[in-house]
Amino acid sequence: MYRTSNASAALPENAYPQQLLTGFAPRLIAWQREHGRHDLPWQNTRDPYRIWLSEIMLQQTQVSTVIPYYARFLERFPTVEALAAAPDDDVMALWAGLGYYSRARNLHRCAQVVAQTHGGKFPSTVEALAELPGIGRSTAAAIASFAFGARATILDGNVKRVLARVFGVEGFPGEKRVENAMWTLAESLVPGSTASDADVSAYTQGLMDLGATLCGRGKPDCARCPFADDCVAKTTGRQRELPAARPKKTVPTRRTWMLVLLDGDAVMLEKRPPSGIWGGLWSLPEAADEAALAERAQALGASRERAAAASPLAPLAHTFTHFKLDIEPRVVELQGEAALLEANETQTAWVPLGEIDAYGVPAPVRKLLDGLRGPLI
DNA sequence: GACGCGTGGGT
DNA sequence: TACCCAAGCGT
Repeated sequence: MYRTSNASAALPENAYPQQLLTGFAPRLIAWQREHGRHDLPWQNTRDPYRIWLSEIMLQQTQVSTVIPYYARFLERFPTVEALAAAPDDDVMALWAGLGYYSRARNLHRCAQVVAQTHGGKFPSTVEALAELPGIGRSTAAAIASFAFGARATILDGNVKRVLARVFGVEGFPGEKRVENAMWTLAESLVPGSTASDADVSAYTQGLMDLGATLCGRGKPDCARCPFADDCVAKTTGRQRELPAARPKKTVPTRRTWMLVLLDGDAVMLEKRPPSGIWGGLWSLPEAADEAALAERAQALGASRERAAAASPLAPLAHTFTHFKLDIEPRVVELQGEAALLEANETQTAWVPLGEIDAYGVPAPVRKLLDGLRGPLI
């Protein structure tokens, strides 16, 4: 369904040397077998569940970051059925800190769909996989090729960088026109019907490995690259210009006041709405300024005096992809009068500081609360 | 088609 | 420091 035979006018397939096109897969496979990565935790298995779990976690996330999360998830949820049966909050708590939380919600929904409507078995085609929540075109191809030997191409950041350099693809890969051309090119490079399932896996892994190890953004190690002799970037000295950089955009700064409402060793958390920043996570009550924060503290049980005397903690700066957030934490301590007077739809919970791990809490909030455990209490 | 969506590592 | 952006997807 994704294969389009009409070559982009900007990037006709015959613009590339036929020898490079046909030789690409076998050379990459040979290189991967000799020099690629073979011992990552999600390799050496054809279990679609494990492969799927790793691929979702690896979306926009580096390998070293994923490894401990992957281990914890597998231990807690060894099967897709176990994951499907888990409460939302348990899934979010295990995902907390990994970012892009819609991935966790889609992961959970996907597990439920697979468990309930596919009999616990992941579908084996790219098309069927891509209909599941959180699985797009590239992730579907990764799962299908690793688990089922499907001849389908991924197109992630690694592949875009490799293709841009080796084939000299111009333009920013985030631009739709350029990305479409890269899909077409990538599809044309997939090994043919003579390739075994193991070849297909090595090919897909090789695309990732080449981009992640030799052909990184900073200083590509062209001396070890199997495509150095043919690489447009290498032969023209344009490694630094390809792929074209993302157009710069200035990120706005937002400021928020967070209420650290304590009663004994417990802090009050509230559950954020399912969409938007930190969707579905548990976080501190927020307000737009100092006065609004005091009002919230009162609404949640603090006296006027205590609310007005909220004590500041060190401001916390947090950087998102698309904006910066300056957090102004304010502490209000109750004395056994913990109450929830604020009448609204928000779920709230009093959580002992030592049990924060059981809740899905955003990374900067977690950092803030961890800092409270020693000194103040 | 452009934008919203986290966090940490690299330079 | 202040960028850049990583095994992308959903809307």
